Amino acid sequence: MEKAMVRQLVQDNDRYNEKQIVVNGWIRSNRDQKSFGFISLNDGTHFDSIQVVYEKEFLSNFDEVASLGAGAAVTVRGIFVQTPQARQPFEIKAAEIILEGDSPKDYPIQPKRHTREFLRELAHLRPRTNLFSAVFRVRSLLTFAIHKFFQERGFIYLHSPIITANDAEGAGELFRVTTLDPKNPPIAEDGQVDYSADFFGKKTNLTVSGQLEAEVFALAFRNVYTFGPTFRAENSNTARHAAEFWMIEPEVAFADLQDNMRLAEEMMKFMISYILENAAEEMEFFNKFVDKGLKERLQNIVNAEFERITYTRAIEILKESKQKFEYPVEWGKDLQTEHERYLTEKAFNKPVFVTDYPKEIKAFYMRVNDDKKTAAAMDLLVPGVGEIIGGSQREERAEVLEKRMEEFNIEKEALWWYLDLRKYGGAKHAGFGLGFERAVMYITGVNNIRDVIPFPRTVNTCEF
RNA sequence: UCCUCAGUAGCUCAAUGGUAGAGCAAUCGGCUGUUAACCGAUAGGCUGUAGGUUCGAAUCCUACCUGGGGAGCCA
Repeated sequence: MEKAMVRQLVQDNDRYNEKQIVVNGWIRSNRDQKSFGFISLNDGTHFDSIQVVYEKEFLSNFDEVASLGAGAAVTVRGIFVQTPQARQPFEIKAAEIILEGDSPKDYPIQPKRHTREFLRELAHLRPRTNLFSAVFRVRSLLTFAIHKFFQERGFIYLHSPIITANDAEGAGELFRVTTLDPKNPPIAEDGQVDYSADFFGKKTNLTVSGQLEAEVFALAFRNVYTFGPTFRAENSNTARHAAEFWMIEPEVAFADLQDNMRLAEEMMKFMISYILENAAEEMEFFNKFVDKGLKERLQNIVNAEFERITYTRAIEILKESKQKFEYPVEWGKDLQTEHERYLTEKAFNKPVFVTDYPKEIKAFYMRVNDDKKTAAAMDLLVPGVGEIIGGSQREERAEVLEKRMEEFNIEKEALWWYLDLRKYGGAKHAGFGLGFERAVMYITGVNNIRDVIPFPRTVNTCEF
């Protein structure tokens, strides 16, 4: 007798036809009648559940089985049969059903629609629902797709540090990492906490970006990427911010902003294609219940050219739009969410790269353009999610970089190694950061970041 | 952090100043192919918390708590 997973039964159902098999799983629903009943059994290996038919005639514990509710774990032995005339493609005619673990009647997941807010409070049970089963399978596949994309192109995967002393990046509020006693920290002569007595002998925090370290590796391996957790202690309360999230940060030596955008576009298209191909059931589900038109939209994106406009052109488009914006449109000011949404959703209705922002509103490491007014930055905006990628060509000229650091009040001493990259064999290079969760949101149509992270961490929330 | 909306049965929602209700889930019963099964019955409530207004508050007012949406910050 063969133990089978539903995934195998789906992929290879001819081989199993009329064979006796054993499956394990959890009951999604149980519909019993006088002398027979049906169980929808999900074993976690496949999005769809499998139907188990049981009859009083063949089951000694029929009454027990008939009384089982949603959530119970069972082992089923029986014959696998194809049922092409029925609504389900195949089913198992049970010869034996063994209860592995009962699920009492207060099991909160019912065979009905639940709100995402309710399920968020049940992060330990929500993976057993259709929606989250689909989301987290896609999340896993997308992780693989990203590695596949970069590995096939010879990129080196670099584990940038999670604990860092680097607080000069200006990418947000930091989570302090310390072993000092918060009630009784050592005090230095100046009356401040003496971090030289801390574990690392200096102030340390969780990383907000692996970019600076990625630059180090890019100037040794040429093509590299990081893919790991990132932490921001911002008091952000939105559907697209979390305190702990994952980021992909490719960095390429001898590349300019154009190369950077080409890579970003290629990567996005690869990710989307991979999921459309390898998560057909899940994408069908999202298309039907989460975001009608999702599949068509994604398919169009794979085939379309991403729009590329400069910041200056974006300002012109916004001004010409005659649209009423809450925030004024003016060259020199950063684009607001409403502006970005207009550009990607109304003006072009597809992903849009916006490049060459005024250098004052962008980070110190972004390369200053020849006009001396703008920096070689690029943001990728996508409909529904907004900014999904932020990147730039890096400033490789030591003297320009140092001047920029002075303007931004950044301690040069702490980043001596970063400056060394320009001193020894400096080369032009470029890279970007992709918010992994935002990519999952974009591809699944799920519009809250808390629903694409297994156990989301946000302000005031760290249950589970 | 700011703006805004909402907290009523396990879940999703009604009840707009005058006796708190439905569907689903649960429990019991019926049903020989169901598939968000169906049909009948039963049970289920200090209306987020604390004050206040009123003869009377789920409903009006104040504060707090929790959650949603939007904004800022960003990925």
